[in-house]
Amino acid sequence: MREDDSNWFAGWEKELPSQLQLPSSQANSRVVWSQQLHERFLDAVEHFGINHAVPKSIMEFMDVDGLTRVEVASHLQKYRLYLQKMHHLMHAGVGSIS
DNA sequence: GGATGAATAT
DNA sequence: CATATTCATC
Repeated sequence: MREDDSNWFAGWEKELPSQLQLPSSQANSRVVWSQQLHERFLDAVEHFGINHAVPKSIMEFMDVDGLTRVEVASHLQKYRLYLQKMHHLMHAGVGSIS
């Protein structure tokens, strides 16, 4: 069966590492929200509930060394805008494709 | 007096 | 466009 599928989600078949660490080379640079960082973030938000997820709790649940509350808050704002946009599209009617 | 979040800046 | 910073409010 599918032996050549070894590249399928490489690394995701294992557990996530207990603690991610931002490379020191970007410690003074903008945080690059990689897929794993995003997944940790989404897991935390959905764990607490969209209405109870606050940056400090998310930051502690993610347990990512080097990530600050303000950086999480910045992305949380963007995530909320993403949800709002999607919610708005539902009510607006998804008619205008193109 | 810090945490949160919308607005705003870079 | 993605992230950081500002700022008013809780």
